[in-house]
Amino acid sequence: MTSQIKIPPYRIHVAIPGPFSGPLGYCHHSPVALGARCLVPLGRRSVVGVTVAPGPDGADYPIERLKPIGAVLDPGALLPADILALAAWLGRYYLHEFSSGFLLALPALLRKGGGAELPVEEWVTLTVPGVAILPDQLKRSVAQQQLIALLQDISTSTVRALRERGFSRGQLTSLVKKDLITIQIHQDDQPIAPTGTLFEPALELNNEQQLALDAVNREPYSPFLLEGVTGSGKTEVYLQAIERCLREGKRALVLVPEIGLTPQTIQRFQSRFQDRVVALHSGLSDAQRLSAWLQASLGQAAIVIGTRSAVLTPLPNLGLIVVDEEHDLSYKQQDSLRYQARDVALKRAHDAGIPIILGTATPSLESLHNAQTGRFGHLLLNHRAGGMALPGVETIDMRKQQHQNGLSERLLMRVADHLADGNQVLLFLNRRGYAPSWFCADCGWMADCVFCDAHLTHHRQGYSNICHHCGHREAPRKSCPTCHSNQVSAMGTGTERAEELLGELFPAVPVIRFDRDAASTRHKFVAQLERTDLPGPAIIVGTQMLAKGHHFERVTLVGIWDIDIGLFSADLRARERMGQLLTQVSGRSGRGERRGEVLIQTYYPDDPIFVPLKQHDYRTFANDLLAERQRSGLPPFGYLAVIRCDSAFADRAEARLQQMAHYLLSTKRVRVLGPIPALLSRRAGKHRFMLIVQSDKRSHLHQSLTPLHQHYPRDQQQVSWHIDIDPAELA
DNA sequence: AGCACGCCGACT
DNA sequence: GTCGGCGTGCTC
Repeated sequence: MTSQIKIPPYRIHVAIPGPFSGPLGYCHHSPVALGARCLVPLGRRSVVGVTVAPGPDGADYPIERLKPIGAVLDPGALLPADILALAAWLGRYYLHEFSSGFLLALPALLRKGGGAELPVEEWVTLTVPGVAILPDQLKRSVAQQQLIALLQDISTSTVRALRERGFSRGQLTSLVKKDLITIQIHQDDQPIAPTGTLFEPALELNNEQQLALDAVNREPYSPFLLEGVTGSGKTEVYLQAIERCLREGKRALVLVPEIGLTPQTIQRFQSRFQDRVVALHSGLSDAQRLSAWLQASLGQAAIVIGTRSAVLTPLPNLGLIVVDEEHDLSYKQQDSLRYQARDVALKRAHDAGIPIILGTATPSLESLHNAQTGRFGHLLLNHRAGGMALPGVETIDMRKQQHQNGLSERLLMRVADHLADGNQVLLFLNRRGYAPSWFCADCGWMADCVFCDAHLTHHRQGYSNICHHCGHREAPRKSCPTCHSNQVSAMGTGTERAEELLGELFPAVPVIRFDRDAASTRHKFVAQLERTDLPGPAIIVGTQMLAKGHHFERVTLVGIWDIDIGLFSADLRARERMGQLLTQVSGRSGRGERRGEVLIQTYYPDDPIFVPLKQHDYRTFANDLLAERQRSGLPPFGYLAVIRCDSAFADRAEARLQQMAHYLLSTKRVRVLGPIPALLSRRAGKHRFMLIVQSDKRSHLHQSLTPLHQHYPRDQQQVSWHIDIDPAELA
């Protein structure tokens, strides 16, 4: 008689974090729901995975070799079927490890195995007057002002969370007495049906807006490009489309660029809808993010408004997706899983059979092409609210100008003029730091990064020279290491120097700087934004951070300090981006009574790029670029992938790509360019090369690339590499 | 990704 | 004689 070991009979596939191309099989003594997290043994450790499918069957994997699940963490499906399918698609499409889509779909605390229940909490919510009040109307109490401002930013919070931030129960009670907030004990995790009830009435739409709104129907999958000039009221169309969606009892997902999700944006939604709005952005703590995610997935939130990664938020009965500023590059993740959230949103809308609106003043070439070939509905908003005229756009020929640190006489005079009228001026300079180089005037030596093929940027703040590619910093040399001259100093102008210079030229006017240093956190960014709300003239100076979505109502002059780098960059999308940037930045001017003015400083005023832009004809500009793309088989007329490879040893990185190039060519389905050195050929001590892979058929690209991971392990002989599908840049 | 195994240089 | 360096390989 043989003793039998009881093997749990139920087989389940689990997505496991790690470099696996598919799920791993486990067994369990009872059936497990799909989309539940579980703790499973892997080697000698225990990891959190997500159940994704039944199986494997006995032929693939004998049951003796299946280990039993340690513990099932969720009683049911934490991730619903639509999200499971989308997550699996994500890993496959972007040729990444199988689990990455599932990990992306879960907030950090849940990835680590934390509880997925909303705690029993006292919830603090703003009342109708609380949403509307300006914090400084509460003159007597600074703490209460801060509390209201905070709640207007994050919508709802809990008494516990607010007390952790240093507010007292007494302060909360006073606000309850003033009818500005309510405190309710919620313990149920029941869904709340959307109603579409409004706090404030919707604005009246003009003809174009009404046409656009009426076009967005309830049909199965219908994508729209909503192309509207700045100030034409795209947001109002979103709001009313969402209102219709909520009235049908369905929920809405709104994606916005990383920098665009300011308190004002969230507030605009919250002050319109009585239904719960939750925000998902990088400024939240893990606990806040979990809470927002759970409210969304339990069906307690009617509207989720979030950045890139919010595209995978579970939402029961999703009825509409909006992608605002669809051209924005922050929708493309630039590391690990290199997904494009706008495209994932399209896939999600397609699978769910719901409408999706892509809104922008400057469509990506992909979206414009889709609209022009009829794959997307094309909705146009050509009129600015209040009939505001578009700004006058003019180039300044820098070859003929006197200038001080790159600021021409002409631009300086116009700045002085607009400031004298009490207006705000916006100056765009795409270089952060004090000066882009540290330079010897006698022999031409420049301070270079030891680890990268790049010059160091001089920063006055902290007085150091910093590499913007690897973060290396060193003390600026007082004398030249080559010729021992002491004529060594900062050369060129960055935002920090621009701020200093403008402060000297206009001592009475505040200079508000926006770049990664002055607005490094969401908090600092919002603080700078608030400074721009103060009355009186002001100079706003900054990098492309300024071009993203935020409207400065009182700006009448936009000056482009330096844009010539964008004219000659080797990158595929450099000109497209520059056209978008100029159009977006131009749209920031002239919203008051005064017609706006845009001045572009350039050494190349005859470049054809300026012609359509001066005439506010982004479409012609974009169509010119599309024609070029068609001639060269580039997206959207062909499909691209980039394989990037780096190593401390240049020859190894290049050789690895050479092997891959041979393999890819042997599939006879793709064209291959390279290996070629990356634009930044050495970064953080690693030599970098790339391979550009092109095909006229998307499926051919995937068929050729999919086997690469098996043939060429990822980190071997000090060479690492990755695939980037639909790359945002060829660098 | 972790974590072990394994095969070579400088320490008690 | 061992401690530990990180190259290589495996995890249902």
